[in-house]
Amino acid sequence: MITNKDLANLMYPNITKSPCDYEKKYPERKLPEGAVVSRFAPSPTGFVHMGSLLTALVAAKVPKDTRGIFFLRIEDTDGKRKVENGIQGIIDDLVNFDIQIDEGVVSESEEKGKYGPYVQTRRKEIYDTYAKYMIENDLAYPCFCTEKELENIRDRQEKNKERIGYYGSFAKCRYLSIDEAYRRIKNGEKYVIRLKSPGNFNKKIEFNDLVRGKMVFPENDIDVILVKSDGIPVYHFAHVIDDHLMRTTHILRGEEWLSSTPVHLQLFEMLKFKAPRYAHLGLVMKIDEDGTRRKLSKRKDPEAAVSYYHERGIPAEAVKLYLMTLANSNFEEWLNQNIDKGIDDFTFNFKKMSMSGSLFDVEKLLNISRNYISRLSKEEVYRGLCAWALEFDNYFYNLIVKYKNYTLDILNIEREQKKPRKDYANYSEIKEQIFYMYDELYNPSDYEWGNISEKQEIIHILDVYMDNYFDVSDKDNWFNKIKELTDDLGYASNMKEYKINPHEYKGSVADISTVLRVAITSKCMTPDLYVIMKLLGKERIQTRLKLLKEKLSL
RNA sequence: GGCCAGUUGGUGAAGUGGCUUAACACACUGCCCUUUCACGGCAGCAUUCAUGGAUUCGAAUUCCAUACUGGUCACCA
Repeated sequence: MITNKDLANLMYPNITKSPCDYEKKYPERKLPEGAVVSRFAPSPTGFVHMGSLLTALVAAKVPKDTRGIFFLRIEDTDGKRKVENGIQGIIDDLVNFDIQIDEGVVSESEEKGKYGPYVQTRRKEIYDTYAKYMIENDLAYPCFCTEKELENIRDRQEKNKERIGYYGSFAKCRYLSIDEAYRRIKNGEKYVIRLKSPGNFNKKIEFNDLVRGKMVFPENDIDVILVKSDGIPVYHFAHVIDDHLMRTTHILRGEEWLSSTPVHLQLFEMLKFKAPRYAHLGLVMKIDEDGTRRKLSKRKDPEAAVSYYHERGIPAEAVKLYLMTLANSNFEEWLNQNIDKGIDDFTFNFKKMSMSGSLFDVEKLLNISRNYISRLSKEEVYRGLCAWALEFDNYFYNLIVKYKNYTLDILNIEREQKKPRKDYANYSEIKEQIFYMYDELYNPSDYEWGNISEKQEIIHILDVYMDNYFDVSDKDNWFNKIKELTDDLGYASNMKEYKINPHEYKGSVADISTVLRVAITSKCMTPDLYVIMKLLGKERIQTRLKLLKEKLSL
């Protein structure tokens, strides 16, 4: 007489441990009351997706608020998905966004923490042990159905408009005798292990989702696959075992998992594990060309990869601020009232999470970034700029290192005031905005002339200016001189008067200033000209004016 | 198709029966400030909360139906 135990031994001859051993090895964590243990559990497909980053951010934030534990687990049970250096890519992204882990994977080969291994393919013996236990206790069974057979079942169900899946009378291997199963395995037939689901589709299962509230689903009655024919578990099985053994209290994941939660809850119960709390987060969406919403996709949307923002020099903190505004609807208002504080000072609340997926709005992100950078000190901007340039623009990096103090002064233009300028939304666009401050980068071919664009008039104005080069040691004094010059040239120095009677003048002091501005920087839109001239210095300005005059005279 | 969820301006959203003639923020538009730009200030931008019914003195808020959108139904996670 062959028993389930014999079958289990045949399937797992080398497994001698029992679930008890693991229960002992991974005891309940000793943490303060209310502490949350959560995790980020991506599969190593190359890079972290914006939606995953949002999940990771929240999963890291909640333990921080509750003095709990946040860990990183790699879910690499699908060999086909694996990508070279995938683990490192994830770690790099987390480091770039300054999301710190208490436990888990820290490099391709290293881990920290007592509840590991934290890479699923390193946990095979654990899964084997539990799979064996489930066979022994008649909670699971081997299934020999081929892909073809499964397809046929499916076709039949579709044709008859029946519910799709391996359940009830469709689950034919469920009713195989132990003897037959034993014999077929002994013969070397391929098989998967399926859950012997005790569920009844007509009964309901309830659970409380942290963001969605009370959820009611039909019980799961599908004999889902637990272990693939290569002996590796599928997500459902690995999730339940891992998060139980790692003593995770809160599962934060994307909405796409919501409908498989009944399977997971069923597994937790069958294995006599205490079920964790679930929070299913709304997906991050994007509008397609045809106007429909869809999940932001790694393959189609370059802006889905978090590395995109790193490369563009958008400060990690700004990206996180933006994601927090998506994650908690009251965050933005809170931040505006507590402008000197950061994410760490804010208490996250599941109830303030949006249930529906939010559209990813790059404009808004850029705006948040612009505001964020405007609040930084010149040193902080300089540091961020250096870090970015070192990685992505070496020439510029060398330049700003060579002229460190000068660059600091440039970055400080109209910064240390109540309402600082908001010129930069990211580090990668700083160079194109201040290039004219560096002779090494200044080689203009286009001058953006304004109202005054006649060569003769420009030359005339520059001549008069150069003859009377005005001292820039005092701003009011300097500008008054400019006004005098304006009057002498027949332009209006008083803007109000000019606006009332524009026809009485050749132009205004604005036009004169523009000529000067363009002559010095080649741009008609710059920050305060006085500060720029002061920083550039008399010599450099005179050289530039002379050069321009020669060019115009040709 | 089955199951589940969602639906408030161009966008993120506040809102849980009267305080809503629907907050706040982004975007947009106009004006003001101003030597340019940026900043800033002011004003405008949903007579209406997917649609239709019901409950109520009163509904964006409760109930029912319909529509639409999204998710899921793999030896993927």
